[in-house]
Amino acid sequence: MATGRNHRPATSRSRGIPDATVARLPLYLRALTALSERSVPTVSSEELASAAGVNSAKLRKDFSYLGSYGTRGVGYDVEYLVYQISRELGLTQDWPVVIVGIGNLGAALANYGGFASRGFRVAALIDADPAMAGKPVAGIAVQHSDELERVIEENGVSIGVIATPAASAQPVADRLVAAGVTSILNFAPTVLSVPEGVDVRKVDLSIELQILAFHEQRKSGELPDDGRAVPGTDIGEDAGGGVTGSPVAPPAASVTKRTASAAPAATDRRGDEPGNDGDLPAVMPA
Amino acid sequence: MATGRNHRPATSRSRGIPDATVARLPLYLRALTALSERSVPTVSSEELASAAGVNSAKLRKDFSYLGSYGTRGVGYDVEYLVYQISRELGLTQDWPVVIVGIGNLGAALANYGGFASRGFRVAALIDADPAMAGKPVAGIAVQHSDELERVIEENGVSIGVIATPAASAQPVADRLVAAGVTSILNFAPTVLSVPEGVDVRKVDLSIELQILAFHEQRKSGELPDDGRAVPGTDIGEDAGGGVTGSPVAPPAASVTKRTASAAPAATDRRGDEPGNDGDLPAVMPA
DNA sequence: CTATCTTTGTGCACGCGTTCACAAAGACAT
DNA sequence: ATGTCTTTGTGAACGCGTGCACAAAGATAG
Repeated sequence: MATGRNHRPATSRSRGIPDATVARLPLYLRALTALSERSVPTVSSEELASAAGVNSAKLRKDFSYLGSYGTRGVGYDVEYLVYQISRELGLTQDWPVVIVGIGNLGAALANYGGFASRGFRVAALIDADPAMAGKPVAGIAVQHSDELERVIEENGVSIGVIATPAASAQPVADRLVAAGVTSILNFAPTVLSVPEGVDVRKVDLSIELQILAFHEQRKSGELPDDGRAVPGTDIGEDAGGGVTGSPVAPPAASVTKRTASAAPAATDRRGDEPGNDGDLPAVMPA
Repeated sequence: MATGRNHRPATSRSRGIPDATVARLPLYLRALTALSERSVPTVSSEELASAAGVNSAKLRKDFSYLGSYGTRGVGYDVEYLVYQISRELGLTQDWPVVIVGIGNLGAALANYGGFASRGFRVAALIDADPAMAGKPVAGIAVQHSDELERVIEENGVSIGVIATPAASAQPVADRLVAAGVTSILNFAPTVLSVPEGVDVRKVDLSIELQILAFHEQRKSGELPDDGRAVPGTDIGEDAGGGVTGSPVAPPAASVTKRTASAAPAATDRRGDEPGNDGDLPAVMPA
């Protein structure tokens, strides 16, 4: 998963569709599209729910926000539902998208086929590196950052994708917004601050992995002891660690007055320059 | 956001840390790491919260689940908190990870630096294409799928990343699980079914973009009319559609008996082979 | 030692989301 | 036309997450 929403004061749902439901509509749409391709005429809420990996009651309630599109005793008409959900999501219109930061990730995104098939169209690829300019990626010539504003205006772009290093993300976001973009998908590991009315969604692999690690640790049963409860046996693992040697050593629990010089964290980082840690998007451009 | 959680019966939090809190810990950790590198000794909940992009009350409540690590009137000791959160997330130990599917995305992931600096280590890159075998990606030689089980066993891998096309995702997941993997990060646009006790997290760019499109549509105020209210003027847009011509035509609302031959969806898909629509991960491998 | 000031930790209330369970609606058979 | 059977749509209860607001805790000055 990408990671949660961002900003936007909870009272966001314009007409009444809950955010949680909106987030599931693409899931339903995907499942329905698959059924459509297999020429299945109708599905029950039960079948569709299991295909989408959700609870059938939840699915029915979700659909109830869109209207009564089902037929009792039969189920839902696949084609009709595909259309209704597409329309509700705004996928029946063309969405020109600009991708900023054509590194490894940006290139991967540009190549993504699911883009076009869902109403999205890559209007331009932008990179700050002059050496990239003109290079074709996914059949589209990369343009220099200078062209950003012009491209946005000419194509009426309202959705931008940021795949730059963290340091560039905020400036890029500012320029996108200034040029008229009102929705941003951010792959850089930074908190973007944007004016009211601009939507930001964040995707961060690093966070997803850390969440997995948390649950993994719990499963192995061996959650490290409380850190303060057993002051004598704490460091055991960390001290000897070679490759396993972990980034952080346990500082003293007592707080008052401890200057940075005493900070053990400075000794970690196996070879990365400090400051470069989260500097690149989860999926890093070259 | 990558997309929500998956499976796992809500009563998951082992000792008492809410899932929502766990999902935010990496955010705090990133902000704290940045402070640590700037040698800032302490932060208030207010400062840290704004750096992480959350509410300060929420942050304090989150930390309260970990214990009382703050000092009233002063704030939190940065180094100590970095350690505590790292430990809680399980980042003080080494997590060997295997990446399956070395396309565009898989390669981008392998290159990601934030991996290693957080306790994750790429143990192996696996691809089904024999031509890939031996090729170095990010300094690691790609291995053929046949090696999957051996690699997992030898390295004690418990976390797997799937970056294959959708069709391969489930078989790969099955093999991962059978070999001992208990946490999976899935980039393929499919619902994976896994046995109890295996965690799956999903990242799907396509879904994120669709959610953005929804809000974007709402902002433009022009939400298309109700779709059933105007039965006469329905097809208008779709029939003539060129590039903008949308994937779905509005089928009749009446349900009963409509065979697949009448299904308009077969006429869409601008050039994609049917079935290839969501076939690749959000960020597609070559 | 006392007073003041800052900041944490948390009790409480509210709202959103999920789930259950069932009545209503329609299909289908007789 | 009537009855049965399937499946939807939703009212209601519950639980989690969020945010407010404040008391308790400690630092700091006098």
